[in-house]
Amino acid sequence: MNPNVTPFRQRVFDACSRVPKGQVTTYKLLAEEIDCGSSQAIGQALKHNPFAPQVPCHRVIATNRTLHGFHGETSGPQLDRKRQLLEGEGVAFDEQGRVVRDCLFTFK
DNA sequence: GACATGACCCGCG
DNA sequence: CCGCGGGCCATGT
Repeated sequence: MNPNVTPFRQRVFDACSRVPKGQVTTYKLLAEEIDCGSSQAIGQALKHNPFAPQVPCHRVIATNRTLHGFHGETSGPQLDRKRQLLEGEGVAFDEQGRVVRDCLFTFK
């Protein structure tokens, strides 16, 4: 099977692409934008991410502003790489490893 | 069509 | 502060 892209996923990737460089959004905000009551479904789509690295899925973080996962790994070298990527785009992190609010993009 | 999984979130004790 | 349970949605087997 090869249902890499479903209408739902397409919305997710589209919204993800809207996130400007240097800013990040959360699963929940993304969910609200595409009218989805579950942020978990968002993670599913991004995890598959057939459009990577075209789609900046690394700009999507958890609601508590923590990097929850990347490339299918909830922790490990991949997750560390995600942080480096964001830093390279101008996203700042605090002592607790969370993204600063100023970098948060709320789909305005 | 039912069952199981997941890069989630929130409220409670 | 930490752990547990429930809810929610899309996907794949």
